[in-house]
Amino acid sequence: MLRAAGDLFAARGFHAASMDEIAEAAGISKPMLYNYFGSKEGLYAAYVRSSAQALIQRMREAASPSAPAQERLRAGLLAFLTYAEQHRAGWAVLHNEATAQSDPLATEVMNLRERLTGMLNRIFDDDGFAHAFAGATESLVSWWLAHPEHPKDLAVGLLMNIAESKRAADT
Amino acid sequence: MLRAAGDLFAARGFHAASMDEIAEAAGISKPMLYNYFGSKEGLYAAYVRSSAQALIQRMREAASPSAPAQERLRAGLLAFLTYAEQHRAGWAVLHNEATAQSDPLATEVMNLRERLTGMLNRIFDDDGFAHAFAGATESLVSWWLAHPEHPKDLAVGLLMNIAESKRAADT
DNA sequence: CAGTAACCTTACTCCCAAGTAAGATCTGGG
DNA sequence: CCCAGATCTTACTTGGGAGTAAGGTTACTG
Repeated sequence: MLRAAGDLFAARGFHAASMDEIAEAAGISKPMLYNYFGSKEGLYAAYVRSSAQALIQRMREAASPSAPAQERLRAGLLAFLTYAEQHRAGWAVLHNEATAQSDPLATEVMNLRERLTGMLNRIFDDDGFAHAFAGATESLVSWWLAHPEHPKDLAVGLLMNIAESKRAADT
Repeated sequence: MLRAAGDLFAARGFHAASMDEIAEAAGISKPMLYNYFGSKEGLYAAYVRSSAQALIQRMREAASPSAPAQERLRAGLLAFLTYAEQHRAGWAVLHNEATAQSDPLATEVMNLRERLTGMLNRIFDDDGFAHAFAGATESLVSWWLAHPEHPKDLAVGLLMNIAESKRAADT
């Protein structure tokens, strides 16, 4: 049900995806969607929230707290790419609507973004760099999904190099 | 006229900005917009095209072809930040709608993106890195616009460091 | 001063999609 | 077997905004 919604949000964007379509794709009737989610925005929020939740959890699980910072970052990035690979719709929605600040939709995605940059901030202790790094990661993931011939490790390695540049610059 | 449209596209997004609003903001009547641009998409395309045009031109002018690659990159980045600073609406539209691939709108923005990553590709000779770097730049610009207390040079320097990491990794 | 053409506006039509009212169907308890 | 309540559907209403038809206004020419 959320999956049907997600697929259409990803394919068409929030506005262009109609509730009729979503209902049909979910094998259900429209009033049911309203019954469960209250409104189109409610549905969207529920979907974004669950996707974000899943993404964060994957990253958390991947990085064992005892490992050195560098390894935790690598594991987190790997989990990130893997999630994007396996849930393209979820990733597309999170990424696409991530920047557009159409007020009611924005807050949900903002939350995710803050949690992610928060994690990066704890590593890098530099808010600007954290945002730049997050942007680099997101763009690279989009590019990598469109160019599957490049191995995942290469992409992760590239990002690790960028992270390394920060440490080099700090000394 | 394009400026009124741009302000509203930036503030509300493509869908939520109505032609009535734009016409009123431009001090003109709606049929005039249709007379000049044919459709809402036409107007949008015209605006995006002119913004992209302006941005690219600034970057071109900034980087003298004779300077060493590193200086040209720095000058280009500086021009980029300056443009974003002075034309927030234009930048917001380019950045926000940059990822959302709502078919008819996408192509215009795609063009810009390709030209930019093309420039980066010529410098770095690595498509993946070029995309990552572009993403880092865009995100950093958004962050920097929201945190004006950080000087422009610092942001540019941060990106130059990232660029440097690429050269270091290549050796 | 008329006629004409470029230019612009008011005042619509029409469609699409969000949201809903009213009733059908299915389930379990007496 | 019948009733109550949850669950779901068909079939609307409604609003907003893209696009347009028809007519007004200005400016220029004989």
